[in-house]
Amino acid sequence: MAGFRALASAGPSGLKAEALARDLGATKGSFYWHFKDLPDYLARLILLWEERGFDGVIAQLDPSAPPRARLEQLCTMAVSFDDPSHGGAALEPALRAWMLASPDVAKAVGRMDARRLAYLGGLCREAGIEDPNAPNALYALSVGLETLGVPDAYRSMQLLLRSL
Amino acid sequence: MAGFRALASAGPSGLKAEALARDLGATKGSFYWHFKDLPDYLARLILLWEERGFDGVIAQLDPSAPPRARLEQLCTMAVSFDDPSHGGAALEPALRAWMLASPDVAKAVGRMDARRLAYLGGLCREAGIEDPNAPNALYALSVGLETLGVPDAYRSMQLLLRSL
DNA sequence: CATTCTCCATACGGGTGCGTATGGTTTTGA
DNA sequence: TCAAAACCATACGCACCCGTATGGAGAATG
Repeated sequence: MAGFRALASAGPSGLKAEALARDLGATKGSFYWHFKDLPDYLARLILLWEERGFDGVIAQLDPSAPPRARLEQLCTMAVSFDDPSHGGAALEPALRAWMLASPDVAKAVGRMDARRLAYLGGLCREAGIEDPNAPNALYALSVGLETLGVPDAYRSMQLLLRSL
Repeated sequence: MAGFRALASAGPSGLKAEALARDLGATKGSFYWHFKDLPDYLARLILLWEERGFDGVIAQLDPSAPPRARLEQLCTMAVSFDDPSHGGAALEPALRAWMLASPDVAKAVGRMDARRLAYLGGLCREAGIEDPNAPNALYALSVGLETLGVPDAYRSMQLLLRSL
Protein backbone atom coordinates (compact mmCIF):
# COMPACT_ATOMS: atom_id res chain seq x y z
CA MET A 1 0.00 0.00 0.00
CA ALA A 2 1.15 3.48 -0.87
CA GLY A 3 -0.71 4.89 2.11
CA PHE A 4 2.28 3.97 4.25
CA ARG A 5 4.36 6.49 2.36
CA ALA A 6 1.85 9.27 2.91
CA LEU A 7 1.57 8.38 6.57
CA ALA A 8 5.32 8.31 7.04
CA SER A 9 6.01 11.55 5.21
CA ALA A 10 3.12 13.81 6.17
CA GLY A 11 1.66 12.09 9.21
CA PRO A 12 -1.97 11.19 9.80
CA SER A 13 -3.13 14.45 8.23
CA GLY A 14 -1.63 13.23 4.96
CA LEU A 15 -4.20 10.46 4.71
CA LYS A 16 -6.79 12.22 2.55
CA ALA A 17 -8.80 10.30 0.01
CA GLU A 18 -8.04 12.52 -2.97
CA ALA A 19 -4.36 12.94 -2.10
CA LEU A 20 -3.91 9.17 -1.81
CA ALA A 21 -5.61 8.65 -5.14
CA ARG A 22 -3.58 11.39 -6.84
CA ASP A 23 -0.43 9.72 -5.58
CA LEU A 24 -1.36 6.70 -7.70
CA GLY A 25 -2.41 8.74 -10.72
CA ALA A 26 -6.12 8.29 -10.06
CA THR A 27 -8.92 10.40 -8.62
CA LYS A 28 -11.39 10.22 -5.79
CA GLY A 29 -13.91 8.33 -7.87
CA SER A 30 -11.53 5.41 -8.19
CA PHE A 31 -10.72 5.48 -4.51
CA TYR A 32 -14.32 5.21 -3.42
CA TRP A 33 -14.89 2.36 -5.81
CA HIS A 34 -12.16 0.22 -4.24
CA PHE A 35 -12.93 1.17 -0.65
CA LYS A 36 -16.19 1.78 1.13
CA ASP A 37 -14.91 4.95 2.79
CA LEU A 38 -11.85 6.37 4.48
CA PRO A 39 -12.24 4.47 7.78
CA ASP A 40 -12.51 1.24 5.79
CA TYR A 41 -9.29 1.98 3.94
CA LEU A 42 -7.48 2.99 7.10
CA ALA A 43 -8.60 -0.15 8.90
CA ARG A 44 -7.15 -2.27 6.10
CA LEU A 45 -3.94 -0.27 6.25
CA ILE A 46 -3.60 -0.85 9.98
CA LEU A 47 -4.35 -4.54 9.58
CA LEU A 48 -1.63 -4.81 6.96
CA TRP A 49 0.85 -3.14 9.28
CA GLU A 50 -0.09 -5.42 12.15
CA GLU A 51 0.71 -8.49 10.05
CA ARG A 52 3.97 -7.29 8.58
CA GLY A 53 5.19 -5.57 11.71
CA PHE A 54 5.35 -8.76 13.71
CA ASP A 55 5.14 -11.96 11.68
CA GLY A 56 7.16 -10.40 8.89
CA VAL A 57 9.96 -9.69 11.33
CA ILE A 58 9.87 -12.85 13.41
CA ALA A 59 9.86 -14.99 10.27
CA GLN A 60 13.25 -13.59 9.31
CA LEU A 61 14.85 -14.90 12.48
CA ASP A 62 16.92 -18.05 12.26
CA PRO A 63 15.02 -20.55 14.44
CA SER A 64 18.06 -22.82 14.73
CA ALA A 65 20.25 -20.12 16.25
CA PRO A 66 20.71 -20.03 20.02
CA PRO A 67 18.47 -17.60 21.95
CA ARG A 68 21.16 -15.07 22.59
CA ALA A 69 22.04 -14.88 18.90
CA ARG A 70 18.37 -14.58 17.95
CA LEU A 71 18.01 -11.76 20.44
CA GLU A 72 20.94 -9.86 18.99
CA GLN A 73 19.69 -10.49 15.49
CA LEU A 74 16.25 -9.18 16.42
CA CYS A 75 17.70 -6.07 18.04
CA THR A 76 19.77 -5.35 14.97
CA MET A 77 16.78 -5.73 12.69
CA ALA A 78 14.67 -3.50 14.93
CA VAL A 79 16.95 -0.53 14.34
CA SER A 80 17.76 -1.04 10.66
CA PHE A 81 15.24 1.29 9.09
CA ASP A 82 16.10 0.84 5.43
CA ASP A 83 12.78 -0.29 4.03
CA PRO A 84 11.33 2.76 2.30
CA SER A 85 8.88 0.59 0.36
CA HIS A 86 6.89 0.10 3.54
CA GLY A 87 7.40 3.58 4.91
CA GLY A 88 10.90 3.42 6.34
CA ALA A 89 11.98 4.67 9.71
CA ALA A 90 9.21 7.25 9.98
CA LEU A 91 6.35 4.75 9.75
CA GLU A 92 6.12 3.59 13.33
CA PRO A 93 6.58 7.05 14.85
CA ALA A 94 3.81 8.25 12.55
CA LEU A 95 1.60 5.40 13.72
CA ARG A 96 2.23 6.32 17.33
CA ALA A 97 1.37 9.89 16.40
CA TRP A 98 -1.82 8.65 14.84
CA MET A 99 -2.82 6.89 18.05
CA LEU A 100 -3.74 10.18 19.68
CA ALA A 101 -6.40 10.91 17.10
CA SER A 102 -7.77 7.42 16.49
CA PRO A 103 -8.72 4.90 19.20
CA ASP A 104 -8.60 2.08 16.66
CA VAL A 105 -4.99 2.82 15.88
CA ALA A 106 -4.27 3.05 19.59
CA LYS A 107 -5.70 -0.43 20.08
CA ALA A 108 -3.69 -1.84 17.17
CA VAL A 109 -0.43 -0.34 18.38
CA GLY A 110 -1.19 -1.56 21.89
CA ARG A 111 -1.67 -5.09 20.60
CA MET A 112 1.54 -4.87 18.60
CA ASP A 113 3.55 -3.64 21.59
CA ALA A 114 2.14 -6.42 23.76
CA ARG A 115 3.00 -9.11 21.21
CA ARG A 116 6.50 -7.79 20.68
CA LEU A 117 7.15 -7.42 24.40
CA ALA A 118 5.87 -10.94 25.06
CA TYR A 119 8.16 -12.35 22.39
CA LEU A 120 11.07 -10.32 23.69
CA GLY A 121 10.36 -11.51 27.21
CA GLY A 122 10.43 -15.12 26.11
CA LEU A 123 13.64 -14.61 24.22
CA CYS A 124 15.31 -12.92 27.18
CA ARG A 125 14.25 -15.74 29.48
CA GLU A 126 15.64 -18.34 27.09
CA ALA A 127 18.86 -16.37 26.82
CA GLY A 128 19.27 -16.44 30.57
CA ILE A 129 18.66 -12.74 31.12
CA GLU A 130 17.07 -12.53 34.51
CA ASP A 131 16.39 -8.80 34.88
CA PRO A 132 12.62 -8.33 34.38
CA ASN A 133 13.19 -4.83 33.04
CA ALA A 134 15.35 -6.00 30.15
CA PRO A 135 12.53 -6.46 27.60
CA ASN A 136 11.06 -3.07 28.41
CA ALA A 137 14.43 -1.40 28.17
CA LEU A 138 15.33 -3.08 24.89
CA TYR A 139 12.03 -2.30 23.26
CA ALA A 140 11.90 1.27 24.56
CA LEU A 141 15.43 1.89 23.35
CA SER A 142 14.60 0.68 19.85
CA VAL A 143 11.47 2.85 19.79
CA GLY A 144 13.43 5.87 20.96
CA LEU A 145 16.23 5.34 18.47
CA GLU A 146 13.69 5.05 15.70
CA THR A 147 11.73 8.17 16.59
CA LEU A 148 14.93 10.16 16.96
CA GLY A 149 16.45 8.75 13.79
CA VAL A 150 19.77 8.19 15.51
CA PRO A 151 22.55 7.30 13.06
CA ASP A 152 24.32 4.01 13.74
CA ALA A 153 21.51 3.10 16.06
CA TYR A 154 22.70 -0.47 16.35
CA ARG A 155 25.73 0.79 18.28
CA SER A 156 23.50 2.28 20.96
CA MET A 157 21.48 -0.91 20.94
CA GLN A 158 24.52 -3.09 21.56
CA LEU A 159 25.61 -0.77 24.33
CA LEU A 160 22.56 -1.95 26.25
CA LEU A 161 22.68 -5.52 24.98
CA ARG A 162 26.21 -6.08 26.21
CA SER A 163 25.22 -5.13 29.74
CA LEU A 164 22.59 -7.87 29.99
CA MET B 1 -1.31 27.25 28.77
CA ALA B 2 -4.20 24.85 28.55
CA GLY B 3 -3.30 24.04 24.95
CA PHE B 4 -0.79 21.54 26.27
CA ARG B 5 -3.62 19.48 27.68
CA ALA B 6 -5.46 19.42 24.37
CA LEU B 7 -2.28 18.52 22.54
CA ALA B 8 -1.45 15.73 24.96
CA SER B 9 -4.92 14.21 25.02
CA ALA B 10 -6.14 14.53 21.45
CA GLY B 11 -2.98 15.19 19.51
CA PRO B 12 -2.36 17.96 17.00
CA SER B 13 -5.87 17.61 15.62
CA GLY B 14 -7.18 18.70 18.99
CA LEU B 15 -5.72 22.16 18.55
CA LYS B 16 -8.78 23.93 17.11
CA ALA B 17 -9.53 27.50 17.97
CA GLU B 18 -13.07 27.00 19.16
CA ALA B 19 -12.30 23.83 21.11
CA LEU B 20 -9.44 25.54 22.93
CA ALA B 21 -11.67 28.47 23.81
CA ARG B 22 -14.52 26.22 24.96
CA ASP B 23 -12.07 24.44 27.23
CA LEU B 24 -11.63 27.71 29.09
CA GLY B 25 -15.31 28.58 29.11
CA ALA B 26 -15.01 31.13 26.33
CA THR B 27 -15.78 31.24 22.61
CA LYS B 28 -13.93 31.84 19.38
CA GLY B 29 -14.43 35.57 19.60
CA SER B 30 -12.36 35.73 22.74
CA PHE B 31 -9.67 33.54 21.25
CA TYR B 32 -9.13 35.77 18.23
CA TRP B 33 -8.97 38.81 20.41
CA HIS B 34 -6.02 37.46 22.42
CA PHE B 35 -4.19 35.89 19.50
CA LYS B 36 -3.74 37.02 15.94
CA ASP B 37 -4.60 33.61 14.53
CA LEU B 38 -3.99 29.92 15.12
CA PRO B 39 -0.37 29.85 13.86
CA ASP B 40 0.42 32.74 16.19
CA TYR B 41 -1.02 30.88 19.16
CA LEU B 42 0.73 27.66 18.24
CA ALA B 43 4.04 29.46 17.84
CA ARG B 44 3.71 30.87 21.35
CA LEU B 45 2.83 27.42 22.64
CA ILE B 46 5.93 25.89 21.08
CA LEU B 47 8.11 28.69 22.40
CA LEU B 48 6.78 28.10 25.89
CA TRP B 49 7.56 24.40 25.62
CA GLU B 50 11.06 25.09 24.37
CA GLU B 51 11.79 27.21 27.43
CA ARG B 52 10.32 24.90 30.03
CA GLY B 53 11.50 21.69 28.40
CA PHE B 54 15.15 22.57 28.81
CA ASP B 55 15.92 25.42 31.19
CA GLY B 56 13.09 24.33 33.47
CA VAL B 57 14.68 20.92 33.80
CA ILE B 58 18.34 21.87 33.97
CA ALA B 59 17.60 24.48 36.62
CA GLN B 60 16.37 21.76 38.95
CA LEU B 61 19.72 19.98 38.91
CA ASP B 62 22.00 20.46 41.88
CA PRO B 63 25.06 22.23 40.42
CA SER B 64 27.21 21.30 43.39
CA ALA B 65 26.68 17.55 42.92
CA PRO B 66 29.35 15.54 41.14
CA PRO B 67 28.75 14.88 37.42
CA ARG B 68 27.76 11.27 37.87
CA ALA B 69 25.15 12.19 40.45
CA ARG B 70 23.80 14.98 38.24
CA LEU B 71 23.57 12.50 35.37
CA GLU B 72 21.59 10.03 37.43
CA GLN B 73 19.38 12.80 38.74
CA LEU B 74 18.72 14.02 35.21
CA CYS B 75 17.89 10.53 33.99
CA THR B 76 15.46 10.04 36.84
CA MET B 77 13.73 13.32 36.13
CA ALA B 78 13.52 12.53 32.44
CA VAL B 79 11.33 9.51 33.07
CA SER B 80 9.17 10.85 35.89
CA PHE B 81 6.11 11.94 33.95
CA ASP B 82 3.96 13.21 36.78
CA ASP B 83 3.34 16.77 35.70
CA PRO B 84 -0.19 16.79 34.30
CA SER B 85 -0.37 20.57 34.62
CA HIS B 86 1.95 20.86 31.66
CA GLY B 87 0.58 17.91 29.72
CA GLY B 88 2.13 14.95 31.47
CA ALA B 89 3.80 12.02 29.82
CA ALA B 90 1.87 12.36 26.58
CA LEU B 91 3.08 15.87 25.77
CA GLU B 92 6.39 15.12 24.13
CA PRO B 93 5.13 12.16 22.10
CA ALA B 94 2.34 14.42 20.89
CA LEU B 95 4.86 17.07 19.95
CA ARG B 96 6.87 14.51 17.96
CA ALA B 97 3.61 13.51 16.33
CA TRP B 98 2.98 17.11 15.47
CA MET B 99 6.36 17.40 13.75
CA LEU B 100 5.12 15.44 10.79
CA ALA B 101 2.45 18.01 9.99
CA SER B 102 4.28 21.22 10.89
CA PRO B 103 7.84 22.13 9.82
CA ASP B 104 8.01 24.77 12.55
CA VAL B 105 7.38 22.18 15.21
CA ALA B 106 9.93 19.91 13.58
CA LYS B 107 12.52 22.68 13.82
CA ALA B 108 11.68 23.36 17.45
CA VAL B 109 11.90 19.71 18.44
CA GLY B 110 15.14 19.39 16.49
CA ARG B 111 16.62 22.30 18.41
CA MET B 112 15.44 20.82 21.69
CA ASP B 113 16.96 17.42 20.92
CA ALA B 114 20.25 19.03 19.95
CA ARG B 115 20.41 21.09 23.14
CA ARG B 116 19.57 18.12 25.34
CA LEU B 117 22.03 15.86 23.58
CA ALA B 118 24.76 18.45 23.84
CA TYR B 119 24.15 18.85 27.57
CA LEU B 120 24.02 15.08 28.02
CA GLY B 121 27.25 14.72 26.09
CA GLY B 122 29.00 17.21 28.33
CA LEU B 123 27.69 15.52 31.43
CA CYS B 124 28.82 12.10 30.24
CA ARG B 125 32.28 13.42 29.46
CA GLU B 126 32.55 15.01 32.90
CA ALA B 127 31.40 11.77 34.48
CA GLY B 128 34.16 9.89 32.72
CA ILE B 129 31.91 7.95 30.37
CA GLU B 130 33.96 7.45 27.27
CA ASP B 131 31.56 5.61 24.96
CA PRO B 132 30.42 8.19 22.35
CA ASN B 133 27.11 6.38 21.97
CA ALA B 134 26.13 6.82 25.59
CA PRO B 135 24.30 10.15 25.20
CA ASN B 136 22.34 8.89 22.21
CA ALA B 137 21.42 5.70 24.02
CA LEU B 138 20.37 7.46 27.22
CA TYR B 139 18.27 10.04 25.42
CA ALA B 140 16.69 7.52 23.06
CA LEU B 141 15.83 5.24 25.96
CA SER B 142 14.11 8.04 27.82
CA VAL B 143 12.16 8.99 24.69
CA GLY B 144 11.13 5.40 24.12
CA LEU B 145 10.09 4.85 27.71
CA GLU B 146 8.01 8.01 27.57
CA THR B 147 6.22 7.18 24.32
CA LEU B 148 5.51 3.66 25.52
CA GLY B 149 4.44 4.81 28.95
CA VAL B 150 6.45 2.06 30.61
CA PRO B 151 5.66 1.71 34.32
CA ASP B 152 8.64 2.07 36.66
CA ALA B 153 10.58 3.53 33.77
CA TYR B 154 13.43 4.60 36.02
CA ARG B 155 14.28 0.92 36.55
CA SER B 156 14.88 0.46 32.84
CA MET B 157 16.83 3.69 32.82
CA GLN B 158 19.15 2.55 35.57
CA LEU B 159 19.64 -0.73 33.82
CA LEU B 160 21.44 1.21 31.10
CA LEU B 161 23.04 3.73 33.46
CA ARG B 162 24.73 1.04 35.53
CA SER B 163 26.45 -0.35 32.48
CA LEU B 164 28.21 2.91 31.66
C1' DC C 1 -22.51 61.60 32.67
C1' DA C 2 -20.21 60.67 28.49
C1' DT C 3 -16.61 58.27 26.32
C1' DT C 4 -13.22 55.12 25.49
C1' DC C 5 -10.94 50.88 26.12
C1' DT C 6 -11.04 46.03 27.20
C1' DC C 7 -12.99 41.75 26.68
C1' DC C 8 -16.27 38.60 24.88
C1' DA C 9 -20.41 36.39 22.10
C1' DT C 10 -22.95 35.62 17.80
C1' DA C 11 -23.22 35.56 12.87
C1' DC C 12 -21.37 35.23 8.44
C1' DG C 13 -18.23 34.09 4.25
C1' DG C 14 -14.69 31.12 2.38
C1' DG C 15 -11.95 27.03 1.96
C1' DT C 16 -11.21 22.18 2.31
C1' DG C 17 -12.15 17.50 2.42
C1' DC C 18 -15.68 13.62 2.65
C1' DG C 19 -18.95 10.83 0.40
C1' DT C 20 -22.39 10.19 -3.44
C1' DA C 21 -24.43 10.61 -7.98
C1' DT C 22 -23.88 10.18 -12.57
C1' DG C 23 -21.96 8.93 -16.73
C1' DG C 24 -18.07 7.35 -19.47
C1' DT C 25 -14.40 3.82 -20.87
C1' DT C 26 -12.25 -0.55 -20.84
C1' DT C 27 -12.37 -5.39 -20.08
C1' DT C 28 -14.70 -9.84 -19.80
C1' DG C 29 -17.44 -13.56 -21.39
C1' DA C 30 -21.17 -15.81 -23.91
C1' DT D 1 -20.85 -8.83 -31.70
C1' DC D 2 -23.34 -7.58 -27.79
C1' DA D 3 -24.18 -7.18 -22.94
C1' DA D 4 -22.68 -7.08 -18.45
C1' DA D 5 -19.39 -6.09 -15.26
C1' DA D 6 -15.25 -3.75 -13.68
C1' DC D 7 -13.02 0.48 -13.34
C1' DC D 8 -12.50 5.45 -13.36
C1' DA D 9 -13.48 10.78 -13.90
C1' DT D 10 -16.34 14.90 -12.98
C1' DA D 11 -19.74 17.34 -10.36
C1' DC D 12 -22.40 18.19 -6.48
C1' DG D 13 -24.15 18.58 -1.51
C1' DC D 14 -22.71 18.49 3.09
C1' DA D 15 -20.02 19.28 7.32
C1' DC D 16 -16.28 21.27 9.62
C1' DC D 17 -13.22 24.78 10.81
C1' DC D 18 -10.81 29.17 10.11
C1' DG D 19 -10.86 34.04 10.34
C1' DT D 20 -13.58 38.40 10.31
C1' DA D 21 -17.36 41.51 11.11
C1' DT D 22 -20.41 43.32 14.15
C1' DG D 23 -22.20 44.56 18.37
C1' DG D 24 -22.79 44.29 23.47
C1' DA D 25 -21.33 44.34 28.63
C1' DG D 26 -18.41 46.33 32.00
C1' DA D 27 -14.66 48.86 33.87
C1' DA D 28 -11.71 52.97 33.51
C1' DT D 29 -11.08 57.81 32.67
C1' DG D 30 -12.17 62.63 31.57
